[in-house]
Amino acid sequence: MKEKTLSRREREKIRQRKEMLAAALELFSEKGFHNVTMHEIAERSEFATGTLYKFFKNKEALYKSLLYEQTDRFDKALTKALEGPGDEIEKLRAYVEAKGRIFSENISMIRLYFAETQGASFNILAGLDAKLRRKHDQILDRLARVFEAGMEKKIFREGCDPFYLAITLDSITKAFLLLWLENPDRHPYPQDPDQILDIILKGLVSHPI
Amino acid sequence: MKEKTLSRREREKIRQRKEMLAAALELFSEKGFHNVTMHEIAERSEFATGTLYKFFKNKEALYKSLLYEQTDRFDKALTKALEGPGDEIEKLRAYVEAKGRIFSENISMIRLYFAETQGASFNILAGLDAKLRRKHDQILDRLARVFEAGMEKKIFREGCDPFYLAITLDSITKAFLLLWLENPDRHPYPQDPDQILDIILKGLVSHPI
DNA sequence: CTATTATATGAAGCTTGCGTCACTTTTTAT
DNA sequence: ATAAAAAGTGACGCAAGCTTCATATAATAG
Repeated sequence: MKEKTLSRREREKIRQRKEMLAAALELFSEKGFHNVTMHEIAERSEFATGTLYKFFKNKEALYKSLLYEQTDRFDKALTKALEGPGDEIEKLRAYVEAKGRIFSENISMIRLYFAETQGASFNILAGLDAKLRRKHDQILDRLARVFEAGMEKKIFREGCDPFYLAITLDSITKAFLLLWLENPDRHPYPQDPDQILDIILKGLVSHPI
Repeated sequence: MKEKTLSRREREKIRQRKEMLAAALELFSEKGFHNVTMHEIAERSEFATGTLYKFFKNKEALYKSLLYEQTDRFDKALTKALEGPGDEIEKLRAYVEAKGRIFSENISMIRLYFAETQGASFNILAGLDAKLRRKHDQILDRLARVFEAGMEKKIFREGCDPFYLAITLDSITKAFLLLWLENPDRHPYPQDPDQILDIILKGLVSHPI
């Protein structure tokens, strides 16, 4: 798959690029696109501003690269969780668990990812939004199909739109992650996925009408 | 409550201020804080830039005023819904319904409100976030108390943290509103609040274990 | 070791946009 | 009607920050 015949120089460049993106990730996730200067990214990554421009056409391109590469990793991990073994409930558990695990390991990415995949970002860069959104929509579709399959197998009751259930689970997990981000001690992301899943799996009303 | 003895001039000033804020709201909600210039706001509101500065100390102050005044309205309306008559399920219905109605009437506010009350905004302005968040937290607390009361009355089953249920309902309604914002025809915000509420009220599993 | 090429640098140029202020217009008071 | 005060204007000063490029440094080849 990957070329193994990389020169010393080429490997070095990849490493440098990574360091630049790492510094940028930290800064962007702390302060957002507009409140970070190229000079800051240069300083934190210990390069000169000019060097940044050898790797990225401009600030926008740097931000795009960062976002594409990071979201790709997350989207792949979430998709994989939904395609794992087990029945539909197991798949949902895997999804909730994977989401918690991935983001816990990449805290600084949480805000950036959610800002761009949800509506709150104001099209910082034209077109970016749409592209990332499309990928996120694929995950929502996959999630919806899990709910659908569960209904066909009579694991889940009918009557809810599978897509809306997907939106729901997506937004709940997001809410829990943001809560955890704000106050990790008081509101940890649940170790047990069922703490989240039960909210939609078990009904809240004691005596269904 | 309100002074009725306002001079022609004073009333005129209030009207002008409103027009400035209205223009700013449109622009900010379209493009976000950083992508809107004072010149644009001046143009759209048909004043000179200098005049804006007679009303607001600077761009930041303008944005703050806008946000405070708008969120105040929404927070009051949501609180009122939760304090209305009826049992706990009725209160939740009122909340879901009010949220849909208010935002439908103020589309351009949706993004701005959610961007600031949820974590996705990157502290555009220091301190603003915290102040708005605190007010939003009060709504979450109120919502949590409704769930709690419902449990005490045995309307709801025990076993879920009321606060987390509040977070859940808040995030689901938000998700539906954003969905509707993106594609009003395909995904209208439900007329019937139960379409949203049933997701957490009725369990999804057909045969509870 | 020297020449050549590739890479890194950061000071400076240039653009953008915030906020000011000298001036004009309107309103109010006499 | 006239003067004084208040309000409105928009061109411009100035600062911030993106990007460039002449120069310095390092790597590679001969």
